[in-house]
Amino acid sequence: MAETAVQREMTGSLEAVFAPVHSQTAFEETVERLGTAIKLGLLTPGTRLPAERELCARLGIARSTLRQALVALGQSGHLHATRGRGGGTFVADPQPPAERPSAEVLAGWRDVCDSRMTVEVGIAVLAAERAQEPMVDVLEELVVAIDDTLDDFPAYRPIDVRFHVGLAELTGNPHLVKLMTETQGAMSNLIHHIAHPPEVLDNANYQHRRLLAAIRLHDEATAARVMTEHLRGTEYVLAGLLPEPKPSLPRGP
Amino acid sequence: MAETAVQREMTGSLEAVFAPVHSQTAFEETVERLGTAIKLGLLTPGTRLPAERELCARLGIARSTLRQALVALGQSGHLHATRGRGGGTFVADPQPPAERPSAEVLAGWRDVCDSRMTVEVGIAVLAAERAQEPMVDVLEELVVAIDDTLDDFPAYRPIDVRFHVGLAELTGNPHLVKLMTETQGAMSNLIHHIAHPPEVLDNANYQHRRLLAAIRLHDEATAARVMTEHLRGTEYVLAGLLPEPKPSLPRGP
DNA sequence: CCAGAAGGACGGATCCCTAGACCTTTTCCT
DNA sequence: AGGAAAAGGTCTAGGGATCCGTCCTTCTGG
Repeated sequence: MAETAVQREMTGSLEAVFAPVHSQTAFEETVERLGTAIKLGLLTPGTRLPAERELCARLGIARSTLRQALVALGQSGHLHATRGRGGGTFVADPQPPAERPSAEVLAGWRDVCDSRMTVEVGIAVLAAERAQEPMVDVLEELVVAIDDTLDDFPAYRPIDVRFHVGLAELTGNPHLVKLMTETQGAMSNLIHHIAHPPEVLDNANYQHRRLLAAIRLHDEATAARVMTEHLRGTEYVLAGLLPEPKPSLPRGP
Repeated sequence: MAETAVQREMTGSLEAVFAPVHSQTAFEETVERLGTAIKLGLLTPGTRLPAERELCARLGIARSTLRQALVALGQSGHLHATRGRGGGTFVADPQPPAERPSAEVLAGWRDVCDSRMTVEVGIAVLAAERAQEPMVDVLEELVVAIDDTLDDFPAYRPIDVRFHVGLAELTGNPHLVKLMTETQGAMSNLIHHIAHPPEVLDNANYQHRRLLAAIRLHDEATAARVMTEHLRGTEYVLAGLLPEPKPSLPRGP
């Protein structure tokens, strides 16, 4: 009797166990890591990357593999290299326009939003639990900086990303920082292609302030609520602009 | 001035961008996927795996690669194969004893707990938001089943895992199910090596019930709070039994 | 003006993975 | 009883990614 429930429950998650395994090559992962950092603005346009011989050592890959990745990012216009002493590989300035979201990304935008909701809410709670004043102050400065960019989304977005990644840094956990970075990367294609009127950004930044206030008070419940509200804003906009991809799966109210 | 804050904030997360890239081979990922599913009890002892020729197709890898993984899991005692018609590859019964956590795992146990806290709290909130009655009923049955295993941790743990994975399934998001499974897998080595007196398990299951009650009411705040409390129990036990690994990083109260 | 520091290019060795054919064992069905 | 079928076990040839080392080319700072 109880056994049947256990058995029934099992069947669902087993499909995931036997799902296709997509082993990412070193080349692919490098392109993705550097590409994401650039697109998110973590690597500012004009920045010089470490020299190839040093970078491949840091990444733990062969120089030829690294070069493949750099060439790929060069051809897509995100990097450019200059030869000779004093040269190097630089983040292109200006950056190429964001590519249109692929069909797959578009089809899975709800799942991406769900993942973001999970990660960001979880991190907000943890950050509220253990945030320390000085580090919150740094985020406060970011919020102030954002105030000057409300009518210029390309300027707004990188600081917004840094705010959210900084939130993860409040937890003191490198793994969570990485998770947040990946999450932001997954969102970026979508976010770049929706409208961002100043009033919306202003409200979003207001929520940033409320979030920091809750975190300062170690008020985890409020932090979670504000973050939920904050992200829901994006979801509503996306829901209005994008088609509903999965009418099959039932969802709550 | 604002620019300085932006710049300062950047330096931290940039180290992660240039961190070593560890491309997992298909063989490694297969061993990990199947091994985790077995260790978590998602694949019950005695279960027969799909035939090699079918399984490698499902996993999208060559048969020889799959065999490498199966042989490895066979040598570690998690699988055993019988030849001939009606034969196959079976999950060993009984399973070999859980391996002792490696030094690295032990050193990073706090980070693992943090990740779990983030993922589980985030998922609990999302589940509370959109859970549907019938699916919650299934989890309720699991809780009832757990009541019979409070004095037998090897029996308790697999159902507990299924409860937590089932929570992720409430969100209707396959990606979150995968994330939860990986999270449980990361915890399993640690969890198997701490004491689990019946009173503790009884209390844990009481928290399961309270969690489901909150989810039924779509009470996200309570769900988050109960889940935090639930996981903190494990952390306290671990903190008492394991050495403090990172005195360098400051942490909140 | 030259030494040094950077990107750019090449070739061989190695490892992982794929694809397919074939062998061996066992059992079910006729 | 015997053969077909279904399963794991073995082998080989080949391709592709990666690594390592070496050398070339282009600049610039001293």
